[in-house]
Amino acid sequence: MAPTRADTVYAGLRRAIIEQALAPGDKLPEDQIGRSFGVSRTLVRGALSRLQSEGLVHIRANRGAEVARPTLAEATDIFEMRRCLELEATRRLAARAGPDDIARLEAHLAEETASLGVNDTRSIRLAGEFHILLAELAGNQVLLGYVAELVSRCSLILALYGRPHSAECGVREHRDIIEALRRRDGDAAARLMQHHLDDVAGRALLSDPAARPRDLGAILEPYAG
Amino acid sequence: MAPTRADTVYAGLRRAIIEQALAPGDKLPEDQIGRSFGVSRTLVRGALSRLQSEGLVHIRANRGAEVARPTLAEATDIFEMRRCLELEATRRLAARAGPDDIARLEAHLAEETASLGVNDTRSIRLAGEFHILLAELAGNQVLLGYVAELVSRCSLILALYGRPHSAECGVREHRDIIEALRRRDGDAAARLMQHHLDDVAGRALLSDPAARPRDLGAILEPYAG
DNA sequence: TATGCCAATATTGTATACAATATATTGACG
DNA sequence: CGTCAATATATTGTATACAATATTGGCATA
Repeated sequence: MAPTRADTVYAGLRRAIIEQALAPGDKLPEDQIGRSFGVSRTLVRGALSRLQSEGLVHIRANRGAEVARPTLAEATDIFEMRRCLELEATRRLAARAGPDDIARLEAHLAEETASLGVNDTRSIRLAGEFHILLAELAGNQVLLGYVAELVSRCSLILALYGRPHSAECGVREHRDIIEALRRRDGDAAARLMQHHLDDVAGRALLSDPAARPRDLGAILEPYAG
Repeated sequence: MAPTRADTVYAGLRRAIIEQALAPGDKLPEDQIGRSFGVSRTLVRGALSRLQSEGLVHIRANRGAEVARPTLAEATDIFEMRRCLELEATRRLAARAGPDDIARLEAHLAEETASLGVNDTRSIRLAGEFHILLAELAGNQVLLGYVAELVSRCSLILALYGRPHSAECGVREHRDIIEALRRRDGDAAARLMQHHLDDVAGRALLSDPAARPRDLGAILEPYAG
């Protein structure tokens, strides 16, 4: 089941958005993206359409696609649902976590720690992926899909309204959550997760969305592989 | 913002699946569907791709699309999440429901009641839409989207594993839920909703998935408008 | 009759062409 | 100097063409 070229475009754009190489509001012209990835507009359209259904891209008829710019109301809804679903995941996992689950979480935490001052982009990505891993271990595929989607959309919101990233803050809290899960203490884990998510949401404070011109080709170059 | 023709195809296929005119496993060849709707394969592909991302259609590379056939494990996950999210919606609505909300629910209930022996397809659709309306009134767009998706996917599951529909059963329970919401009694409403959903899930019992040949053109004809 | 291989057919994967719509530019006029 | 209209350009909307892959049917062989 080799990933098709359409998947490559989809995944590349998705990463570029999540890692904030592409900022909310950036235009995404089909032919330009097609040139970057070496595919035709047909495939680009498909990728953009998928991204729209995940809420990462906004498409207006006859006016093209751009990286989604969630309103404050949408941002609120997204954070609310993220909290709801991640608490569900945390409780489920607390009720079923085995030693191998804990081991996977700790391995991930080690990666997070290792990347801390070294590679900022990687830090940001790993911090998000911790939450996705947790949802995966909770054992419900649908829950996993929704959490993954909401975590992605939160990157957008932080890019729009958040302070510049200080990725470090999360790691300690992640460790505490793992500890509670190891003790199978669902209430404690849920409480810690709730505080952690409130922290993240709290960083959603207005900063000026400085609009500088952007060279799409250069931005996408590292994602086109 | 006139709905484009791609949307027409998407919506038509979606309805055909949800109303069980198209059964799980039915093949969905692009050119045939294109002929039914009077559009090219390009637009059909887009629609199928969107339906896949909602879990209603399954696409395999070079082998085409078919109506999704959720496994029993997937069905379990879907029902679990549906319960989780609908309970959330019910509690939220109980905390905020105003007279106009109640009025809209009751208007819907009246439609459900009116269609009871008259039009089976319509009955099934309205029963599902009650849950979607409730989620809409809960006031979170993301929650609404997820509930709508899960309700759709449950139609698939009932088509696969469920007994033949007896739509009537739901209406009484819907009325009780509205009553609890009117009293702003969140606990009672959530409890009633939980029982109601357990009923629905309980109908997911094995029946033989009789595979008869199906005339795709005839099935789609009423949806192609 | 059963089985495996090869051609024939059908279906999807992708690019490109042309039409329709939106955006930008230019120039005239107040 | 600013505003509006007309045109030119760019971008999306859709269909079609051709290539690549899967499926089907027939034929030879055991």
